[in-house]
Amino acid sequence: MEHWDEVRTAYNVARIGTVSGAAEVLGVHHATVIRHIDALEERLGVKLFQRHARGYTPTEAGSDLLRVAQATDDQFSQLAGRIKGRGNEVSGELVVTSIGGLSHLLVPVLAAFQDAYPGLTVRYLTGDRLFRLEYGEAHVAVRAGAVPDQPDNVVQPFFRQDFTLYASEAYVARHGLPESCKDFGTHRFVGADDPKSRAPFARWMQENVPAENIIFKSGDVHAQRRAILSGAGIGFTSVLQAAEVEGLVQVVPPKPDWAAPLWLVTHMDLHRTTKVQAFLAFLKEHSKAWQPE
Amino acid sequence: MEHWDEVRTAYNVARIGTVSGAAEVLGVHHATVIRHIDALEERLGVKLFQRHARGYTPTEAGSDLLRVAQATDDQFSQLAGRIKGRGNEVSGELVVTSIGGLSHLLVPVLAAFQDAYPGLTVRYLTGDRLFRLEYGEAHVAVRAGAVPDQPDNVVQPFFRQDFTLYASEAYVARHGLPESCKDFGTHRFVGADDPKSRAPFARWMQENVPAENIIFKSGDVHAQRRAILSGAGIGFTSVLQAAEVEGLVQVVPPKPDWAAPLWLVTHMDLHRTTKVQAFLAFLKEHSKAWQPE
DNA sequence: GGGGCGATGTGAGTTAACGCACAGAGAGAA
DNA sequence: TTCTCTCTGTGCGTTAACTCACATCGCCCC
Repeated sequence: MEHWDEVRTAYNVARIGTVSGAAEVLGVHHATVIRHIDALEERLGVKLFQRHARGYTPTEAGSDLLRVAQATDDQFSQLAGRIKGRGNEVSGELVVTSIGGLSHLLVPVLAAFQDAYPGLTVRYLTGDRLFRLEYGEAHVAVRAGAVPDQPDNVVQPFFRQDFTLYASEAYVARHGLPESCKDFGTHRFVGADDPKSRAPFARWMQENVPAENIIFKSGDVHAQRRAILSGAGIGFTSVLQAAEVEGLVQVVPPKPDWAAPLWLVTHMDLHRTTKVQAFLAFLKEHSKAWQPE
Repeated sequence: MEHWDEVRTAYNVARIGTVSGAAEVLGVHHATVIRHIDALEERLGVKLFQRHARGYTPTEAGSDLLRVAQATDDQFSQLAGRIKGRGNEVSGELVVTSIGGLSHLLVPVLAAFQDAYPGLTVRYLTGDRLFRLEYGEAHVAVRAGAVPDQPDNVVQPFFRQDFTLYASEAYVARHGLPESCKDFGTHRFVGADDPKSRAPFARWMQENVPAENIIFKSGDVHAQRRAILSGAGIGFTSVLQAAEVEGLVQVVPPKPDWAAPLWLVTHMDLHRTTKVQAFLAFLKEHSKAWQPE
C-alpha cells in the first residue's frame, strides 16, 4: 500500500459519493480522481467502487478503506494541529548545555524559566564532551571562548565573564600577596589540569607562573575554587563566582585579557521556535545583572 | 494536512534517519525526498528534522509524526491485506435477488451455499421493485424475460422455465378439460393481476381467453397456484413448481412459446470476485436438474 | 416526452514533479 | 594532516501527472 495520496482520494470519494464532489473537495480535476481510483483498484486487484451515473458507491472493500482512512484523516488532522500549535507554545522539553563552570548562573535561571512555564521539562547538560546541537542533543548551548563557527548554528554574544586571581584570607595572612610577577616564584598556585586549555587566563598562567609553583591542578572550576578557599594557593576564579563565596580576596583587579566571552548558540532549525526564543529572551533578561558595567 | 505521500516520505526519513536511505526504500530519488520534507515543513511552519552531514534527526514534531505515521502504515498494510485477501475468499455478505416466483428453486440452493461457506451471510431479496445491481443492492440477480441490456451488467443465460396450464383434480372432475381454444368460453381461469405483464404466457392468456372468464387475478404466482389448487380455475404455473404440489393436472403439454428464459445478472465490478464466481458456479451445478432435457 | 443538469469518461495540451548529474561538506581512516 | 566515502543540496532536462475540453449518459423537472 504505497501512494497514500490515492488512498486519500478514494477515501473522499467513498465519503462523498461522487467523483466530482470529491474532486472539488480535494481541489483537483475530476479526471485526476478517476485515475487515482483506477490505479488503486488496479494495484489492489479489487474494485473499491461500483460505478453508475449518479456517482460511486463503495463496495465492501471500499467501505473498509473508508473506515481506515477516516481514522487516518483524523489522526493526521490532530497531528497537524499538535505540530502547528506546538510551534507557538512553550512546552515539552528544553535542553540546555554549557560548560560546568556556569551552572551557578544558569541553574537558577532554568528553575525560574521552568516555573514560568508549567508544561515544560528542563534538562541541563554539563559534561566533558561537547553536546552537539546538530544532532538534537540540546536546544541551547552556552559556549565560551572564540566565536563558534559551526555552520547551521546561530550564535549570539551573551556576556563577558571576568576572571582574576583570588586567594583565601588564610593564605593572605600566611603568605601575603604578590605585588608583581616577580613574586610568583615564592607563591603557590591553583590551576587547570588540562595543559591544552584555551581559556585566556589559563594560558596566561602557563606563561607567567613557573610550572613547579602550580601545586594544585583540577579540570573542574568548582574544585579549583574550593582549593583556593582552602588556602592551597592563588588561582583564577570568575568574579561572579568569587562574589558568592566568603573568604576570598582579589589578588589583582580583573584584566580584560583574562575575560572569557560567552556565546549563546542554537541550532538553525530550532532557533526560530517559540520555545527557544522565549528562553533566550528570559535568559538575556535575567543576565543583565551579570554584565560588567 | 494534505499530501499524505509527503507524510509517508517524512515517516520513512524519521524511521531510517537519512534522506538517501529513505529514498532507496521508497524507490525514488533522494532529491524528491528532500523536496517532500521541505514542502511539508513549509506547510506546517515547523522544522521536522535537524539537518546535518550524517543524516536527518527528527525534532519533537518529527518524532510525533513518526509515531502517527507508523500507526498509519500498519493500518494501511492490514487494510491492503484484508482487501487483497478478501478478493480470494468467500465471506461477508452475499445478496441475491430474483422475482418472487423463483424462491422455491433458489432458497434451497442459497441455504446449501451458505452451509458450504460458514463465514458467509446470505440475503435473499424479492420484491415488487427491481433491485439495482449498479447501486450495490445485490451481488447476483436472477431475471426473467428478454435479455437484460443494462450497461455494466454481466448477463448469462440460466435456464428456460417452462410454463403450462394446470387445473386441480377437483376442477377437472367438475368441469372437465377444454380440448381447444374454442372451449375456453365455458371455463374459468386464474391469471395475472397486471395487464402490462410481459410474461409470454400472460400475454397469451390476454389474447386467447375472454377477459370475463378470468375470475381470479393475483400478482403473486404462489397465490395463483394456490387458487388453481383450490379449484378456482385453470391457470399457468411453472412446470417445476407444479411438480412439487399434489393435485394439479396438466391441461396441455408445455409449449415453447410460453417458456420464460431466465438470466443470471451480475454487476461488472463484482462479477470477477471469487465470492460471486463461487456462487454462480454453485448455482449452475445445482440447477442442472432443472434443465428441460 | 423533451430539455436541462450533473454525473462519468476519454483524448490532447500543459504544468509540475521527478530523475540525473554534479558540487559541497563532514566523518572516519590511513 | 590528507584521502576517501557518504550524505546533503541544487540546477537542468525529461517524464509523468494534471488540467482542460468535449463527448456521453441518466435523471429530474417542466
